[in-house]
Amino acid sequence: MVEYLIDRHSGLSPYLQIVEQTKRALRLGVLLPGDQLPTAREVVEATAINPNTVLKAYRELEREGLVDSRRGVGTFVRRSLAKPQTAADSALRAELAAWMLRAREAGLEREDAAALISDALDSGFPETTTGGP
Amino acid sequence: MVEYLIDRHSGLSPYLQIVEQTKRALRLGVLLPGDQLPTAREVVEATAINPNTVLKAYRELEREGLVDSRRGVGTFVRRSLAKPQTAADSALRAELAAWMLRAREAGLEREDAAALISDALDSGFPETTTGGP
Amino acid sequence: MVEYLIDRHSGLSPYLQIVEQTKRALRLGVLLPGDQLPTAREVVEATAINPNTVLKAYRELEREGLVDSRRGVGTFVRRSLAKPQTAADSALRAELAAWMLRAREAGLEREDAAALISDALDSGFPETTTGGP
Amino acid sequence: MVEYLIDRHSGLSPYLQIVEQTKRALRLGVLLPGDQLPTAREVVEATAINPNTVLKAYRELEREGLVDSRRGVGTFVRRSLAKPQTAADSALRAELAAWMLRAREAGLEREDAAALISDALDSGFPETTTGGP
DNA sequence: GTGGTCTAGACCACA
DNA sequence: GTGGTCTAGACCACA
Repeated sequence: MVEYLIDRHSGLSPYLQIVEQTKRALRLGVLLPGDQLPTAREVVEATAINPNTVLKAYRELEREGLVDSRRGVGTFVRRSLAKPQTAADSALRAELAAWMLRAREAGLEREDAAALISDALDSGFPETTTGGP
Repeated sequence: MVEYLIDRHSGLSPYLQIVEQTKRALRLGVLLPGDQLPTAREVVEATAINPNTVLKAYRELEREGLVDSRRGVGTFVRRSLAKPQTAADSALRAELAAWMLRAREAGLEREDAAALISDALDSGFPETTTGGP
Repeated sequence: MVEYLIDRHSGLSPYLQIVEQTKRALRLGVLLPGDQLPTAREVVEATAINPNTVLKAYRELEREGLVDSRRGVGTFVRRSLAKPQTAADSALRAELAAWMLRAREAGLEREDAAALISDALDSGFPETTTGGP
Repeated sequence: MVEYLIDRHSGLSPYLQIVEQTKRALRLGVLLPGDQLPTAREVVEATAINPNTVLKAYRELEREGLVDSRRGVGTFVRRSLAKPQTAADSALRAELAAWMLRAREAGLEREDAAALISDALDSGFPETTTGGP
């Protein structure tokens, strides 16, 4: 079962945090087709946010075709975003974990590592310009 | 000179994007003490956001002691956040760049790589629970 | 409930006056954890300043970790700054009140007393030079 | 000779800080009729503010009849604001100094003392409401 | 209903 | 010219 962690000071709205965390779980294969997302009630109890906020996030995921909401039943994963190369035992994952260790041993803090990573990500995977209206 | 890239669809408010990008440049050593940030006017020309939004970001950075605003003169970096281990020619950077290459060759997209990275970052550098002081 | 008094001729910006008065109430134990600050609307009605100005002050207090803003709910004190020695029935308070009386009886005006006090405060609690980090 | 201390983060504009500090010196008898204020050039060298800012402060003091500016000569105190009761060897001063000591020994910090003082000052010398337009 | 962000524009302080 | 503050008003996120 996924567990959402809402950071009220991150600057990202709670509903977007739920969307992001769900997509991340889909990409990592933590959530697979048929899996049930936590009910709004469960999320409310775990995170102290408003049920409407959860429902808004689920609606957005449904809009993108990632989940299916069945009234009175629950919300279920419709399709996976996982790729075999990102499996839990993949080499890419192991290498990243090792890098984190080295970064930590070198005395970096989370924010330092995050800065390096963002920079490398932007170089390695340039964002496609979204372009005008 | 730093150049800000504002993504209006990221869910992060423009002023926070400026704050984040500035901090990242400070951590990467791209901005060093004494360097001048672009004036509000320059940012406005480059990004089409409102000058007040830029000033709000700069005020926030000043509040954190990272920059100094001098009326009629400009806004200047007060202290660096760079660490020698994150220098442009550091091993940690080179390793990350290599990882990005392998990820790309393995057929991952930016979002896949980002998901793996977020996961690894959270494992390698667990977020300190905020909670009160 | 705290009541803000805005002096438009003090030279201090309204939002800083709200910040200062709130901190003072926190130090005096007038505001305690869990207490709600007046809503922007209430402050507007009482002081005739703009709601955005109030929100700016509250944001600043939140940034310092002193209050928590919850959308649609209100803004609440997060931690106290009160010390037992400054309680309403403390000796230190009583002595100050007595001093004010004597000053007044000696024919001093508010500004005279304020000048003596600033001078004594600077001698008794030298300001720490700010300087770098 | 008076020495101005400009705090760029106090929220009070530099020219008002000069005005305030000058008046305080006049009330404390540190500046007496005939005394010369530092020249703009001297203040600039000591505080790194713009000469125009100093001149604006001196103009304001002149407007209030406290000093006289003589072109090419300097700015001189015209009348004192000191009262015998606030002399350096007055009982009121000694009592305040003793209070500061006790506050400090009780473990208060400058900001705590300042909060107590502001509160006592407001009770002892209620501000006269300035009233409408 | 309550707070958060942004914009446009005004006015001021400072250099 | 550059930054700082404020206002009025719009629109959104959340409860």
